[in-house]
Amino acid sequence: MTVTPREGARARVVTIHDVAARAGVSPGTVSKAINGRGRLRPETRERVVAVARELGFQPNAAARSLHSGRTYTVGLITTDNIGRFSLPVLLGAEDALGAGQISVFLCDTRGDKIREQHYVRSLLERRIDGLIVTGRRTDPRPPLKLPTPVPVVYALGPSTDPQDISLVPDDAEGARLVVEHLLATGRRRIAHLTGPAHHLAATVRAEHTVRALAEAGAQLSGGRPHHGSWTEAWGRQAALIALHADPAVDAMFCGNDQIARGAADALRESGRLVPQEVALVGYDNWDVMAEASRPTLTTVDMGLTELGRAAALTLMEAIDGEPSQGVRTVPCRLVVRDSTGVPSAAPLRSPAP
Amino acid sequence: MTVTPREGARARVVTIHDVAARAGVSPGTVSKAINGRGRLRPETRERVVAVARELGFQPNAAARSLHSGRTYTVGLITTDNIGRFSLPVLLGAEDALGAGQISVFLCDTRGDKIREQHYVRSLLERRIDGLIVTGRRTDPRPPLKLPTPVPVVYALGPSTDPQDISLVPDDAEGARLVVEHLLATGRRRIAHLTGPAHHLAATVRAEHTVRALAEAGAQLSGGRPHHGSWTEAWGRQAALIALHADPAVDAMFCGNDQIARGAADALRESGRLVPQEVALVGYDNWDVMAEASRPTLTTVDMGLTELGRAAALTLMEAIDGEPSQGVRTVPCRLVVRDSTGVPSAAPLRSPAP
DNA sequence: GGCAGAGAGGAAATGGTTTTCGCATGACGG
DNA sequence: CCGTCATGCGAAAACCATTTCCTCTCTGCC
Repeated sequence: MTVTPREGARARVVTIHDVAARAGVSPGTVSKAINGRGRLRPETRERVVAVARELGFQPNAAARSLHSGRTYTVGLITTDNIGRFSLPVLLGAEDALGAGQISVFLCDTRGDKIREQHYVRSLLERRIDGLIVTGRRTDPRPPLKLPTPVPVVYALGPSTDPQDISLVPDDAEGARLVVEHLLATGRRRIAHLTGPAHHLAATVRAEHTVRALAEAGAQLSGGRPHHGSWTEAWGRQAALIALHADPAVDAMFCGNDQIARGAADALRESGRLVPQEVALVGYDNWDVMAEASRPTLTTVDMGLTELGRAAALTLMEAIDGEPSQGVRTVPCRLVVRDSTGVPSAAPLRSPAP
Repeated sequence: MTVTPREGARARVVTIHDVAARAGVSPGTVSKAINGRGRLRPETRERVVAVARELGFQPNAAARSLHSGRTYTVGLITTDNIGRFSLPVLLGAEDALGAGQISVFLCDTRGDKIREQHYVRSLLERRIDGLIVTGRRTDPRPPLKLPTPVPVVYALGPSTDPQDISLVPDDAEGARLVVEHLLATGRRRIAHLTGPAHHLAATVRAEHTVRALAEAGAQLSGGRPHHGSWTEAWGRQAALIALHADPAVDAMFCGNDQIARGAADALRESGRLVPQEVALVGYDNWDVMAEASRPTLTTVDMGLTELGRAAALTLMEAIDGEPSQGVRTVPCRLVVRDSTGVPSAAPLRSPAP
């Protein structure tokens, strides 16, 4: 038991030498045969490939990268916990990288700077080709401290260093889409219920809501946005506040789907019909909220999966020596459901009579 | 522009030879100095370490693992999408492995067998030390096809092969905990509203609910479990069905938190007080549901993060040559909130008078 | 028949680290 | 003063795949 500690260790894996011996050629020839390089007789090539397959030969990535200098590996660091926002980003990135034969090292720093440094060191020792940094908020973050330069792309939460590459959702456009949609469906007294003012996402969306309304000659119902927390409880409370401040309010644009769902409940319980009397819009397109709400929620999809995918592609470009710079936004889209009273199959503009 | 394609490539990283040259010793000595091995004069050791630090030397993991045969790397494959259930497992695993200096390759097969094989091949080329397989359901799955044997641990969804190691949540115990809690708080007419009968999680929980009730001389309100979908909509509907089938029903045990939340809404809208008239229990302890429900939900926490952590530890043991076998359960716990009428700070048993 | 050229495949170096073995130096005892 | 031993460190092999020469053989042509 203690004598053979590696008893359970797998049998020695087959190397290129094993294949070479079995095929009666040299290791170099095997390499050429498998990678389709060099000048080989077709029959030799086929024979070697057949032997390799028979033996289940799989080239050792470590040996390979030792030679090529590339590992076809990237690190994906989430600075906060992996959560509802970083997960789609992560999946999009993983998807795009996987298609490019690149594997992803997952690192969750849980908001801990020490842990972050630890992961960075570990990733650099592994000679990753690049790094994607994401988080759960859209607020800018200080750039990663890297002892060795390596291509980095920031996704969701941009770097404060303008020299870095960052990809962020287009919250300005999101707010604008919502306001335009509400105005187009005849709403005029629009309230904005949202999260804490110290969250960039809340302030950006609020600002652009106000701006878009101003451009249409309108202004916010209640005069100013209602800041609170990102919860249903606040949504319920804020809806009542908004109703009280302006009993004629005919739309509520909420900073996220939870607030919107809370508002939906509060409105229903106050006897206001959604969408007939009050239209309701959320943000995030979080299906469990948007689909479960009564009525289902019109909301903004930030395109986070697409953002992750774009981050991966940008990173691969940077790895291939075409670095970008600055903050790029990724388009979002409005998902229309029942809470704004437009039949889900119909186009945004009112149907021809 | 086209002439220097690798212009953006990072400067050559410092190797052990660079350190050796700068410190005036051989590479072997540097290795010993850094890894605290071999016989070296303390001053030599310190000098080498100082130079290494000065030059920012980071050992090349590929070269290292080429020699040691270990990569300190494991693969984490999710057979379905990464989702609400596999994510905590993944985080727990990542946490435990990270503490053991092991990095995690993330692979999301999105339920695609082709993709799965592709990932397996890629991971084996990278000579991972082990593999964790997870999914979003607790139903057994066929074992991974591995051309080369490598330690594998199945988490959440067990392998159909009893030779494999699988870790699963203890749904039997979960159901039992709920029934005991409901009985202990004076409920007798307990209905069970749950997901589709072709989901193992639904049937196991239902079976053990029935069994636990039988052991206490009780039986299910309505006579049998109400199977439907895992949604709030079904929860609302099922609650009405259960009320209709047995107007004196005094508790509803739901197969997940969404159903429970739906039931909470339906009960409130039917004028039944929760928990005074009807107690309500969910399953999963999904915070956004359990905390947002009115009242907040008593529910079962499957301990998925702990399950992930345990899977990682089990895998590390297997890698170190102490393989396990069979299906192991991970304990769950009851989280008592307002929907069962026990003050949240109080212990399970009724407080002493 | 001899030579040039092309084609096929082998030998060896490369990459970075670890580890074993052995050499050299210095100290100490006989 | 010489032999022995311990100590400190270097040289080289090993890990595995790739790639660059380089050699050998065969064919074709003069």
